[in-house]
Amino acid sequence: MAATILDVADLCGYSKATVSRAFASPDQVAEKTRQRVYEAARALNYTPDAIARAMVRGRTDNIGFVIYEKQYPVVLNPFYSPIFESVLQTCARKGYSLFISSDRDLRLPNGQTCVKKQMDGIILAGQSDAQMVMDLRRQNMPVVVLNNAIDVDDLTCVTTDQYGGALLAMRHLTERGHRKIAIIAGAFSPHVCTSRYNGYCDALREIGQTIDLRFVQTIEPTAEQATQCASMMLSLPDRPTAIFCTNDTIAVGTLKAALRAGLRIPQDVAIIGFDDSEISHLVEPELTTVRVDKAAMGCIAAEQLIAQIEGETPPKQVIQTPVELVIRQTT
Amino acid sequence: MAATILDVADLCGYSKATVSRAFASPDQVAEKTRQRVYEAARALNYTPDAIARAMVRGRTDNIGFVIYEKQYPVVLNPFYSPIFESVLQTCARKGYSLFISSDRDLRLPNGQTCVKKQMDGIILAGQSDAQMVMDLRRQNMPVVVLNNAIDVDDLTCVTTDQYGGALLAMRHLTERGHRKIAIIAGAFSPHVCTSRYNGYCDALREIGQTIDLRFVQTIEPTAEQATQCASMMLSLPDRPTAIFCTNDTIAVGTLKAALRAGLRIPQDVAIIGFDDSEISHLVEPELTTVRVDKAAMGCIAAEQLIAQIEGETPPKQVIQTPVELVIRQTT
DNA sequence: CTGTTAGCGCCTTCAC
DNA sequence: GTGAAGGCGCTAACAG
Repeated sequence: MAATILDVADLCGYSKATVSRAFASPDQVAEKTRQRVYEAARALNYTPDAIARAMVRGRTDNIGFVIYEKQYPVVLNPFYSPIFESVLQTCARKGYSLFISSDRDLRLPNGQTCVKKQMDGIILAGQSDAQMVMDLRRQNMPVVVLNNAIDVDDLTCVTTDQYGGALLAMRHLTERGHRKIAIIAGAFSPHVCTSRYNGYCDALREIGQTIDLRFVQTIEPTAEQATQCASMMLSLPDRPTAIFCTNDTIAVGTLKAALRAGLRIPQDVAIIGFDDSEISHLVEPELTTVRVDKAAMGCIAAEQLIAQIEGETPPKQVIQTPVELVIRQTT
Repeated sequence: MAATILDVADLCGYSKATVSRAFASPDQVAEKTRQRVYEAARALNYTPDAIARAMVRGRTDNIGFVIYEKQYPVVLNPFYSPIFESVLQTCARKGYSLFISSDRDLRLPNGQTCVKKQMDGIILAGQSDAQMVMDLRRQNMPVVVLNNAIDVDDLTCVTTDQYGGALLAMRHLTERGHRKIAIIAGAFSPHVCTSRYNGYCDALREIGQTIDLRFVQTIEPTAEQATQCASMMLSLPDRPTAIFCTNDTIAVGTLKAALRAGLRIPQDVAIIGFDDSEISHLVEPELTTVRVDKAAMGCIAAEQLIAQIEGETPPKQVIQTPVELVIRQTT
């Protein structure tokens, strides 16, 4: 049986209140007393019980990072993992710990959304529905939505300039004279997909180019799928001279296809990615891509959430981090 | 103020015990009753308080994944992230949630190791010291060590066949006739470093080759460092004909250096990696490497820990997952 | 199947 | 600077 605060109090001769203070607010306790308490605690292997503490304080100092279960696993996802890491850092800096769970953890047997877990607030990453957000809100659970934009009152959403990024990528291509530009789009959440696709279309429209549907493909965002898809496109008699890939994993798969087809890059085909994931500068030639400030996204989301937890009422807002073109060797 | 179990009990006319059961063990409650309880709960936006629940049950159903703070961030680490993912999956399957924290979360103001957080057990990943393990154990906190081997009684460590893998890689190279084989070793934890280096040395010894210290380099395991280091080696007049890299990130960096130097792979230099990370089949040519069963490592660690949490006493053991050579295009 | 009762271990007033 | 007492919200016996 683990020692409790009472055992320590008995051993050191002080009251449990003093023992409690010695750990929770050391400066409210006389130096000498504190030492005695610690000594007794050490002798008994006593450690404050975090649960009991959370119970009485009404706070856990934990934050939940929740992702849709069906979504490509976060930690393995080259886009989400840096965001997650940034959230982690920010939380640590502010004294919070991070919980990682899927939306499954948020369902009760009666189907209601609820927090079965011990957290003071939630970052809802990727796909997520308004219903869940509202359920959470109704239970006074602070929420911030990440990489998605949901239309709910007083909700803060943190995303990036999806549309602007796509436009940036496409204009870069059209400015270099490309006309036959294909898009290989990953089947992401609607928010991401449509914004990026709109950028593609609008850029084409700007140069008076109509959309050739043979050049528009949607795939599961894996390198393998991309390689396969790109191989087909590149073997068309009038193949595209440039391919806009809606993330870097797809771009890498496309790059493989081009390399295997013996094409020169960028002379024969230009390839542009999106996200500026780690992989983009690991491949050779290195990928031109649109940089998304993943660190900022994570940091902002965490800070916004913590502000809410600590009492602020958020306005309804969509925070978009800016994007930037990174020109490397594939365009 | 959030509704409590009592409010629900009052509203639906049952006792709080029944309300509690309706959520915690629905099958012990009559269908009709359950419905009424849920209805009242919904009306009040009631949700069981996870903290209070954990307090009285003496369990949180949470597991902590703890990493050394100075360690290269887990989620971004191509080796740890699949392990982490596997732990996550296994935990989810068994009804546990995962907490991610650094060793900093485990220190009290008095310097003692302790669990400030709400968890039933801990997976200590990567570098970790015996002292911390013992402190944790003394507090009845189940621990499993991952990717490390520590000499403590009744402690389960999960790692992989580091030495065997290195031997496998090296023999593959020597069997193909290589004699001048370099090693670019990442500065990992001693456990990993020494085992892999021993494999290198022993394989060289097998063919009667002495170790040429110009061909032995230790670096921070980034692609950039590796590229730089490999460039130097490859510009030696009597450059190595093969390079054993102690992980895939290093191998990728080395590959870049070789490609840029205009060398043909594997004819001019063979490159072999370690881990079989995602990246290994994303680069072109694809990397020959030693596959480490990261999924198994994560799964075993989680299962071992959960067994302990649920009452089993572990033997002192080091579980090594087997490795396997994956021959691709760089050898 | 449902109700009663007794804490879980701690923090936080409020006194002294 | 320290002590006494109350209660956080829930579950787990034990009855009925």
